Amino acid sequence: MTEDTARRPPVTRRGVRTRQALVDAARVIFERDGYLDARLSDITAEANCSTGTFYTYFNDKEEIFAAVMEATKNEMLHPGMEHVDGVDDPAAIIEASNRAYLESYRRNAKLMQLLEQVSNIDPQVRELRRARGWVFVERNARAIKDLQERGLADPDLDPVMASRVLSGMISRFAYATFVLNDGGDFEELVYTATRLWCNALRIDHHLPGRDAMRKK
Amino acid sequence: MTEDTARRPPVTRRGVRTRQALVDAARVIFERDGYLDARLSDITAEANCSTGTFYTYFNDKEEIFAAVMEATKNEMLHPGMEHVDGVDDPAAIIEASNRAYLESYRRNAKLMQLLEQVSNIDPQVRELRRARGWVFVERNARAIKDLQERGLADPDLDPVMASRVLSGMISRFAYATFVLNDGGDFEELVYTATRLWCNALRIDHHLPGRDAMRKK
Amino acid sequence: MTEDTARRPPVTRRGVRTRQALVDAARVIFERDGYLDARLSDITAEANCSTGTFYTYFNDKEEIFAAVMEATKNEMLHPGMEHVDGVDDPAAIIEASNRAYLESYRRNAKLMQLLEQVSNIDPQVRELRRARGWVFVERNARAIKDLQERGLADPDLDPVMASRVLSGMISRFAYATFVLNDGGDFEELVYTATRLWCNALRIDHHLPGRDAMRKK
Amino acid sequence: MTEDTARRPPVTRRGVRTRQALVDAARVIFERDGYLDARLSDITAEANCSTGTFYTYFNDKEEIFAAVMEATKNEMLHPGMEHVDGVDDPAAIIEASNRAYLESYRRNAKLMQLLEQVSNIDPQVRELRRARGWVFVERNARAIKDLQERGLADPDLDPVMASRVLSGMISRFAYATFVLNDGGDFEELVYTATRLWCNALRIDHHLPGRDAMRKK
DNA sequence: TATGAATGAGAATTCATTCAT
DNA sequence: AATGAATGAATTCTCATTCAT
Repeated sequence: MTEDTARRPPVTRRGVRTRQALVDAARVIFERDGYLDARLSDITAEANCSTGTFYTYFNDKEEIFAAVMEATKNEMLHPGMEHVDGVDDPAAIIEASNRAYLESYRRNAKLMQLLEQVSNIDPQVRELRRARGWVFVERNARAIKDLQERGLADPDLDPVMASRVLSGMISRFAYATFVLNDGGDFEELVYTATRLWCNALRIDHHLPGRDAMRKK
Repeated sequence: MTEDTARRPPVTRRGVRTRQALVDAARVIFERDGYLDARLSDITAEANCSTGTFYTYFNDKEEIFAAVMEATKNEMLHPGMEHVDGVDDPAAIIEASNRAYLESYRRNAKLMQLLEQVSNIDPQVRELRRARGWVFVERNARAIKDLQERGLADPDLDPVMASRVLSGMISRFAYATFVLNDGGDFEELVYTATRLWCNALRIDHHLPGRDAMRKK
Repeated sequence: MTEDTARRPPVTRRGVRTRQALVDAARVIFERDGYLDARLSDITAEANCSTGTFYTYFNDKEEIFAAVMEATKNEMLHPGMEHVDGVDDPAAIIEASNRAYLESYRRNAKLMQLLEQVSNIDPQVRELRRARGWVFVERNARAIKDLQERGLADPDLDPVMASRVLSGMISRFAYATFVLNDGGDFEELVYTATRLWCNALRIDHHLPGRDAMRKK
Repeated sequence: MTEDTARRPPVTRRGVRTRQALVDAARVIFERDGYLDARLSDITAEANCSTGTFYTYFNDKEEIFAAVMEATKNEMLHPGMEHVDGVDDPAAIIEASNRAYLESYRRNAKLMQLLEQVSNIDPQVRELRRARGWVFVERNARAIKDLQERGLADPDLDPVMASRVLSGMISRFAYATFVLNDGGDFEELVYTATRLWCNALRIDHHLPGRDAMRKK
């Protein structure tokens, strides 16, 4: 569906190398100049190949952007609220999850900003972002449902709806903090996000006070 | 310093009229075509003036976009968590506040989408959006602090930090719903937002269950 | 002939003042930005009047440039090789003449540069420059003829031709020195110009050597 | 540093051909319309290529003008006062030198006029002209010094300063004659220039009278 | 596969000049 | 006389995409 006119993948070893060089170069240029100001000629220059070569592997800027996103998928697939081996305290799991998410966001801030930018321009990328977000939402929804069933969370909340709101809350917070540079001490960010998340679900936690948390 | 070539505001009635026509036209075109696809010539055509006239008042697209945003400031400065006459139930105030915010967002969805899009393109607009966000954040932070002092909200939260998270939560929620069309029944949205907000602050509410809310 | 469509001169006192303000402003702007980059709107802004007012007094940029040149005529009409009261030594007269010319050029370097620039653009100004040069050439030609008749200068030179060459020599030298900034000590410039001029005419001078001249 | 966006020179034969076609076309258009009235689109039309191709090799009009000047460097680097094989009469050498210079100037009058015009507009070209002028000045300064050392020229002149004045004299004379069309018989021009130059340096010449010279 | 030159549609922008007030 | 807003013709410049080698 999205690969209608896509160039066939490279078959020779040299082809693989060239394509990879283009994708790497594109990431550099996109992060440096943003999606709109990135010129294909900048990308090919960075990749040390000619402009014509670009079209051997990609049809246009959107397509190479998709390739960059595909290549960085692993860096971006944020950890969700999942089981942590040997830990069963819901609050601790949530905290670990939030910390992992925020750390990952911070590490990939440039890329996240790019994703945000392009998803406001290209519907296909918007779809990509939504799909990625949804993975996160669903994982958290399952966790919430589980807590509800175990009587540990507010049963009056629709798990999916609550997850959408809370997942969005964290991602928006991360965006404001690491892309818009709203700032704040990292541990405090984790603490606040976690406490609000737990409170929101009415998790019967025995959270320590702020000061105790901070000492960690 | 940044206003090198800034056009001066009109002094005659005619000038005021023309400038306003341009701003109005720009809003129409921006909402119709998006920021990137809007051509200045479309704007001047819509405003029934020559292309040259555009430059009497603005230097470029960014500048007229800023003017559009300025002109719609009142529509966009969302109501926050403030006192509602004769009501002292915190949960009711929060609900009213959220409802007002979401309604306002829904009404101006196109404009909000634009703001979102352009703030990922133009640093000046990014700053504008951030500033507007902070108005909201600070107002809510004051309300949270007040509730804490009255012993009605979780005292272990930093008011500003908590407000950043929760304000972001609502705005992200509104964006997903009204811009990305994630859907959902409006009353349910208000209910969920409010419940999560109250829970998050550990407000000692006596909220009715979901079904009761829905009947409203 | 040149005043075909010229605006009528101002009659009221206010008109005189405004026109003068425009001419003064034009000189400032022309000297600052050069003829080509000077915008009429810059001139009117500098003169504290509206753009429309410009056309009350001038038809276009060329016309106000002519007015600037007219206004500075006195500063620019360079002294020539004329009688100096009580002095009859031809070499001394030539030296005084060259010194006066070079000083005048140095003082008005900006204006001379402008005249040079515009005369390469506007034929009318080219004519003006030629006419001004010619005044200088003729005055010097008369002086040369006089010296020849008195047996003090090389009789094998055509006075007008020699004057053209020598007058041009000084003006070109002044241009290179004060506009192109070729530099050099002022007294040395005067000395060299004078000595060459005298030599060229084979004036039977008793010129002191370089070092003696320099001590002056 | 100043070559931010400088286009790189062509590497293929085709590229060389196209670039050359553009430079040739530019010379035609510049000579026909003058620098200011020359439109890039005229140049590309004359070169039979698209407007975009222009930017493959040049950034703007100034740059292609510089390329035209570079390409005509050999035609323009005027012969100076140098040794003429088998001739040792200084006056004869000076005459040959002046004749060569004036002939070269006459041949390239259009180009010289352009150089004059543009150097009053573009500082880079001004620098270029100055540099070219200095080549001439220095060569003549060396010749003057040589004559002084051999006791054949006025020792009280600084060679460089005298050369500046005299070289400027010839170039100004040529400009007036061939660009401003001040007229005059060519042999008479050569005669006058030579006689004045020799006189100015007090070269002990045995120049024939004017009429004798003219018969050549 | 790779190259790099050629293309050209399309939009922004300037500013002298006019003109109604 | 003065004002200042409106005009629009005219050019430059960009860069994704094609294509011959």
